[in-house]
Amino acid sequence: MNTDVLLDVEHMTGFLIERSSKRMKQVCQQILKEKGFNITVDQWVVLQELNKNDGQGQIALANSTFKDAPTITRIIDLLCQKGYVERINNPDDRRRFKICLTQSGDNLVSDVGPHIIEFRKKAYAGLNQAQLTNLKQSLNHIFDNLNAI
Amino acid sequence: MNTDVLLDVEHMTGFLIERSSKRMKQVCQQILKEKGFNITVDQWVVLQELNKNDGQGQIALANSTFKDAPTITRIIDLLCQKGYVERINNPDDRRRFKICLTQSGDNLVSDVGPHIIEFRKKAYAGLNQAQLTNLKQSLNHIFDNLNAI
DNA sequence: TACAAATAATTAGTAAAACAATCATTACAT
DNA sequence: ATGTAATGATTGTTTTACTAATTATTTGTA
Repeated sequence: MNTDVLLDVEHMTGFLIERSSKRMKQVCQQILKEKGFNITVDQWVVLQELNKNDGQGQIALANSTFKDAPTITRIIDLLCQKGYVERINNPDDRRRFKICLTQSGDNLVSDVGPHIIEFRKKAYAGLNQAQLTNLKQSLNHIFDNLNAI
Repeated sequence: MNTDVLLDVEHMTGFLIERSSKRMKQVCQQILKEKGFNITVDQWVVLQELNKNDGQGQIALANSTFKDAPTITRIIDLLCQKGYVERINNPDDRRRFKICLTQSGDNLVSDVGPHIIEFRKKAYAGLNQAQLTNLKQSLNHIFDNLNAI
């Protein structure tokens, strides 16, 4: 691994990861807005996770969405205001809430879902299964490296 | 491309891109803090770009760092406060500033640089040149797809 | 039982990102 | 030459990220 690589390819790689990540969020947000959905991409990620696994506590939700606790608190606040989610008291542990989709939230997930599927199709168009697998593996490899630092 | 793929691999891919991007920034920020540098990762990105090409206007700087104009305005404000950068009036076009590294900023880039190289080595350890090239290509492919939406 | 440690969630402060709107200056078009 | 459009930068607002500190509750231990 020579210096050229460090200054060229690898330098770009970090930039390219962040750039694609940002652009995905930008375009996805644009689609949500165009289709008339009054949520952010990060709020969508939380709703989608609740749709897969309803009634999680906030820390579990934070872990599964890779956000931290204060961020989840605020996203839940906003989703509660919008009526898509509610905090249910947990009698077994009064420190903890169960975060649950409301009927309205459940309907929203059903309405938004197809647009997200469509978005993903366009985003990954032209990449074959092997390329997607390699991409995933490399990203996971980098992630694991980082966690070991 | 079947539905399973859309719900599994491709779904994860977007998440994995964002997760690696966030983790890179987190770890890099931690290193900057540990080493006693009083700047954020985003401020570092701007300093590094100025080091490569000093005296750019803010819009050029925004494009080369993939940030928008208001964000650059605020980052430059902070870097000016810290004395690492200055806004030089451009007599040819009084709308425009030349953003220049100060001596202090130049020294900072020299001091931080080696730590960033070291960080990148660790982040990409175990990936060979072909894997890095594939990663780059896939990320660029996705980015291009997104720009066509 | 009582006290300390751990856990779940919240709050506060700063930084960054997105978007829209605004202001000053410059370029262009009649 | 004047008016309009385009450009560079700033400001305002909302959301998210990170850190640190705080509160309430539960767990573990002496």
